[in-house]
Amino acid sequence: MELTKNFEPKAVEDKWYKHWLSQRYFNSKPNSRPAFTVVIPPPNVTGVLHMGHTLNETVQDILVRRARMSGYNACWVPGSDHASIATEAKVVAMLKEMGIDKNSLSREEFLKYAFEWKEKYGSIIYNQIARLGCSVDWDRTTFTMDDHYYQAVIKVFIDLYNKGLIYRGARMINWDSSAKTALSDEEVEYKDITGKLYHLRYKLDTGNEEYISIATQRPETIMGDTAICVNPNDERYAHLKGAHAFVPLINRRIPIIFDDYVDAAFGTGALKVTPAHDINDYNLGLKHNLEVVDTINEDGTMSAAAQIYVGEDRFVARKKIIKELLEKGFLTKEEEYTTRLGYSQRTGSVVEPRISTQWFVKMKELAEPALTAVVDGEIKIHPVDKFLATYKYWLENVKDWCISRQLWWGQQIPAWYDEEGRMVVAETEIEAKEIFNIQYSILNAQLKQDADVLDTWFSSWLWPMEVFKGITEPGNEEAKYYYPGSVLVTGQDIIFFWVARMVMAGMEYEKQIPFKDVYFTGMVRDKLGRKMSKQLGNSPDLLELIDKYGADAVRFGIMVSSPAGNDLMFDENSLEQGRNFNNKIWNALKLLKMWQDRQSSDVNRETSASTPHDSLLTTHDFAIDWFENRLNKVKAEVDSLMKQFRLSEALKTIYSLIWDDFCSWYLEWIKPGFEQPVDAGVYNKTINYFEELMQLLHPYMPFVTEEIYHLLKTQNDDLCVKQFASVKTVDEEVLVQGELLKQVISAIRDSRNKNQLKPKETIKLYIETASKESYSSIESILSKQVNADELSFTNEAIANAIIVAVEKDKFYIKTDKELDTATLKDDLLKDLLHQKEFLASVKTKLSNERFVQNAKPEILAMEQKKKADAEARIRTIEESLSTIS
RNA sequence: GGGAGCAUAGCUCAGUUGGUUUAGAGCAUCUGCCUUACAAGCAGAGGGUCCGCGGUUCGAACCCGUGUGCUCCCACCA
Repeated sequence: MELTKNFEPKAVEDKWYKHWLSQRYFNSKPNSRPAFTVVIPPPNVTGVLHMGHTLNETVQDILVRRARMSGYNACWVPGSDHASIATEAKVVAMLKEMGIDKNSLSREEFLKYAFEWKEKYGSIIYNQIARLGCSVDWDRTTFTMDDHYYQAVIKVFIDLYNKGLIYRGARMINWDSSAKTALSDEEVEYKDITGKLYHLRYKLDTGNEEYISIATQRPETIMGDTAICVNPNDERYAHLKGAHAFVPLINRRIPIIFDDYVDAAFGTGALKVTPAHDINDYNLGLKHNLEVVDTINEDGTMSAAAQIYVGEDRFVARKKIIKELLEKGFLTKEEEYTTRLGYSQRTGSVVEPRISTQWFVKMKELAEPALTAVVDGEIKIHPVDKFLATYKYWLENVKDWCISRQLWWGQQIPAWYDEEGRMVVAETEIEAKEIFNIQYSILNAQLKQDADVLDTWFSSWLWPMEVFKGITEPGNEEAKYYYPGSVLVTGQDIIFFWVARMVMAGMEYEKQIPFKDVYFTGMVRDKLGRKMSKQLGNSPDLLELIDKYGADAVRFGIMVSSPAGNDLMFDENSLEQGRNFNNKIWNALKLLKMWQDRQSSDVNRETSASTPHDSLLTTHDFAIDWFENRLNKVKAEVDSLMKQFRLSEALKTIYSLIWDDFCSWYLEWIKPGFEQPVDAGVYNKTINYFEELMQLLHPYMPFVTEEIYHLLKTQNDDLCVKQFASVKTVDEEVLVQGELLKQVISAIRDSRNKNQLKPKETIKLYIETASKESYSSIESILSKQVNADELSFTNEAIANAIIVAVEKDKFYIKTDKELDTATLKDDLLKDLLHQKEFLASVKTKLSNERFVQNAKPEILAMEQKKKADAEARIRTIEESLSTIS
């Protein structure tokens, strides 16, 4: 069989993904095996997957595949999120480009466009998930606006309303004037900006030319001023009790009020109070019973109530007002000022505090069980130290959740109003009428449904339940079997939006936690540490990366440098490393195939009898024994790392096992001479090891491993579902001997290098050791690996040889080449100095009485051994030095 | 303003209850190799005041205090 020079991922990926799907390996149905349930954090249908998703999906696939190979009935549910505001904003923008104004469309017409959008981007996302190799159960694909899901959301709304946990009220909310909707507190992102603080003087109503100065960042809101507030203890203003002032430009007469809230030291010590446009002012207004004048429309333009600049955008109006205030002598001072401004997470526009009637969820009651579940450790957070405090703090200080959005894309609020504004909550219009009849004795009332939809997160919080129809068909078989989920993998940025709320919903509706473990991945940044963003153009395209490096390499690259919860500096370099790893494995396969071919041709020629079978096996006994133990040791290590969710470390461990232990050491140790056949027993063992290595790596790199598994020999199963064998016990002594062997080989090779011996030049090796027998099983490997054509033991120093000391043994290298004795001597002297310093430090420790008294016995014994070893080593070096002239 | 996390080789990070640590890995660097699986490779090597200071301890990268520098979260100071 002819194998390509390098591993070629493309065809392989396609072939195996199709095969896995056709075998329905990823499909799950409840059965007698334990369930391993993972629900994907549904990506928004606003666009394509970015590197953050890639990391997330990869982590989930690793966990799910490993569970599937470890006796679990693994079920990974894929899906997507309708992402109300973000998607609606994109659809509106798309329509605008097509020359269509959203307002010219009916709700139904608009939703048709939105669903088209969802189909398009949803399928792009699903395709990306598939290309990455994710083993999701496609039959279970769920969208947060699917019919049953829609029903679930409505059902929960009505239920919480009936329980008194949802209410409607006029509050100061965060207003996104570009999307024209309310936002929850969590959807507001604050950024530091440098703005200006304007000092304005308001004329006092005293009949004289007296003024009071205030400081503001928002001069365009003065038309909404309904008071000026000063601190009651501020002597500067004490005389103004009961006084009034006039708002500049519009001359509204407003009172001077007194409240502790005002900081006398800030600005001028006087605050203009604009209850309609500032949350603090709003609270002051409530307290002092002030009028509320709303001067800004829902689209961010000045309203009729502003009297001037009506219809102009608030930021345009600001500039004009400043100019006018200056011209008319009201603006007395401008200063630079840094402040924090809120921006809409979804549209990026400046958030406007605004009073409006919205729907809210009371959070205190729901938060309590969610807090307990995590604090008591029923749900385990990884890494715990980093996020437990954050989670706790938020839940302990949780505020009511504004859930209504003035949009069309989402679940429409099931509240119905009659012409007089009377309201009932019901699933359908018919039910609403019935309730109206009961409550108000009105038959067949004319009802209108609330125009608003619900916050996206009000649907996502039901995700772990409703993907199994746990809300719409409570207690169904699947929900009982798959809920609670095993592990949730998500970004730390949505701990409040999503994670905490899923726990709340789970505790409320299933009386059970939604998942046992939460694994937080860090944020993916570029290699300069910047966030990935469209503006910077530093976010690579996933499919391009897969085309360039292969899906396995992408998965490797993103996992290899990705510790849990820490940000990951994404660098294509590591994908290259992944691609190289693919090749390394591929080439090991080629080597084995070569051996196989040679073997079969030998068998054909019936010359295998001439192979000194027994002696070969003895020669390779040690290599086989060693690798078998090494393999089992690493399998146990990987097990333990996976249990602790240390996925990156587990990958590195497997990588090193394959590259270093298997390829660099083991394969070289058993490699037959030039054009020699390999022993059949050794060959078969090696194939088995290779298989096990592929199995171990499979969750991380599914395609290359499945391909190689099938190329190694004819298989009647697939690696994808091959169950892990239990880990065998490890003979540590063999491993120790293996380490010694490696150490000796490296030391001699180093010495060869330093003495500029060419790889092809052979040496004669003499070993001076107290335990010859420990070399009997490894001497043939040793001589081959250091290219010695002769190996023998000696009891005395060999003259004119290079001397290498490892532990207590000495190795003499004889060569025809002229030796650079000066360098040899130098190296030995350096080593001697080092050993002496070390010995001194150990001696100091051992002569410390308190150390000897307090240290644990095994520590003490170790120090004694260190001392003995160092002393022996020093003797060896000194003897060696004496042989060099 | 409040809170959390981080600081270890040029870079990205490991380092598990303080003692097999004379602090490891990968990448990068340097040296030598076109050795017939692999130059996307092989064989080696160099590289660190474990952020500064103080303390606890027989013993500190690890525990405590403090300073500095980053990062993130929360919060209504015009």
